[in-house]
Amino acid sequence: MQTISSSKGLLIENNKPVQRTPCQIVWLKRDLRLRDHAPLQAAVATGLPTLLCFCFEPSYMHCPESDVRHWRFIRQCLDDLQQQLKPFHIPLYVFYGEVIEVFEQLADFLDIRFLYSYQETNLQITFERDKAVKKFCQSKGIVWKEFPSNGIVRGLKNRQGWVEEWQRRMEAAQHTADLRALHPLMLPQEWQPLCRTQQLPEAILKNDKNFQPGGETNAWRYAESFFRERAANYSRHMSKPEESRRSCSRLSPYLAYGALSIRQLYQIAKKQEANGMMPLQMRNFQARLWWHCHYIQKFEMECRMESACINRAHQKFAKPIIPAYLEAWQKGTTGFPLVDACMRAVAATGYLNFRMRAMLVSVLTHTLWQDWQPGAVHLARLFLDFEPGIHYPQFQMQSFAIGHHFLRIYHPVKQSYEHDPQGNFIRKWVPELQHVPAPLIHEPWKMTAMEQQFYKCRIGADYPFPLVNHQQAATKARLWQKAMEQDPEVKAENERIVKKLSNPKAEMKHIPALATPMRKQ
DNA sequence: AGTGCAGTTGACTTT
DNA sequence: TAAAGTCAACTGCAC
Repeated sequence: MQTISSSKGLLIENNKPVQRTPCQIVWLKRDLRLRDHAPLQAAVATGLPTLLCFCFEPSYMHCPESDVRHWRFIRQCLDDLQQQLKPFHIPLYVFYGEVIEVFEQLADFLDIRFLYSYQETNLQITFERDKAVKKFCQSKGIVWKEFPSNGIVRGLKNRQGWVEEWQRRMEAAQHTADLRALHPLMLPQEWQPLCRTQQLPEAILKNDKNFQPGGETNAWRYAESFFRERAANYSRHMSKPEESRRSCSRLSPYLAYGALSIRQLYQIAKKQEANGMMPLQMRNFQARLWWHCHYIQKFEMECRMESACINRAHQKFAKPIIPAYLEAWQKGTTGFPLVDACMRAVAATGYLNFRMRAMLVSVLTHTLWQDWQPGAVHLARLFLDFEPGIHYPQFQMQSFAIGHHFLRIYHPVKQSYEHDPQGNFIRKWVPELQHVPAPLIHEPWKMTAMEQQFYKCRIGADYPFPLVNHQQAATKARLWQKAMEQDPEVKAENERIVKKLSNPKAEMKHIPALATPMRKQ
């Protein structure tokens, strides 16, 4: 019988709205920030009451690539946004439910005029969900405005002009929303049970110190220390499994969930380069930002690579699965110390530098001769910064499923000598080898019986022999590559891929960030 | 002191 | 952000 008036004038009687206020929704997806945010800026510009929301979607949370570490990170990002919004008295509503169901319930109560969000280059499941949202919006007469994300262009048929467009977007002014001017829409207390966030799995609500903490505020802490100090050794350390953990930016999880935009980082790096602050490192970093978008753009244009080889003719070259090999790779018991250390490190912390990720893929697909698909899903779960648009193109390129790059077979022992010479990284993650000194630690199977006893590690008992002979496996993989390259269907597919997904060389020359090639040291 | 030679290093090419 | 092969230049050493 009582009429409730929310703080922004929404009238409720018996839990039903008497007056449906025209309003709009800003739907946060993988853009969990307040700065350089186009949908927020647009919402402020129209001036309508705005509902700011995020949905934890059970279907998406149960996809094979997903892990609790991702959802914990997202929850931390949302906590941070809520803290930041408090002084502005703007609520951020977090729902636990399928987006369509949540929107349908909201539409029962609210006169939703606009829906704002970023375009999302993500898995098939979110693509299908977006199609359903589009249909829903059409049925309700809601105008859904989607803004392009970072350097990604939707609907491209080929790469003509993409490089220029990327450059234009990076140089453009950031989207700033004056939050004091945002007119927030408050849901009455009685509607709070709609959110159902108390039903979220416990593990998502708990923090875990082994992983980088989510949130825009934390993102800027990492960015600040990187640009001020840590970047000094960027190029020198990026290939090292141990040193890279400090000298790389560690911004990838924040980029994956949109706590930062690529443009924000690009503009800082460019400014520092111009000011002579670590100019080479800043140049290198800008190039990385370009590659980041380059791969996501590939995935945007050929998203079937999530579940199939990008080179269609590769289906007939499928490799037989040996479950014991796959399992040893996943558990970090292949017998190659650096490989096992890398897998255990990424399982425990969600992070591994680029080169070591590539080595893991190479060992699975070339040395152990396993199909890339199960491995891709496994690492997707382990990477805190899992970004489908980078993960799948990289995984396929590395495992040669693309077919027009040269074969990148990493020698797991050579990498070990070169990038963990003292074996400190190995000792940290493979405690079975903690008493084994360098250089024996790189090839422990070469230890004599006396050495094994002395260093408290019996090969074959405490730590396994290598599953396979890498050298023989690599030779076989090279022959396989040769045979594949000569296959006419593979050739035809490669031509199609290059034509569609490669950037014209002439265009790339105009990108200053790419002018200085990557330097190892 | 100069020569021959095995081994190493680094730049470059090939796959 | 590969590794192997090739070749020339260099190095250390024995004589």
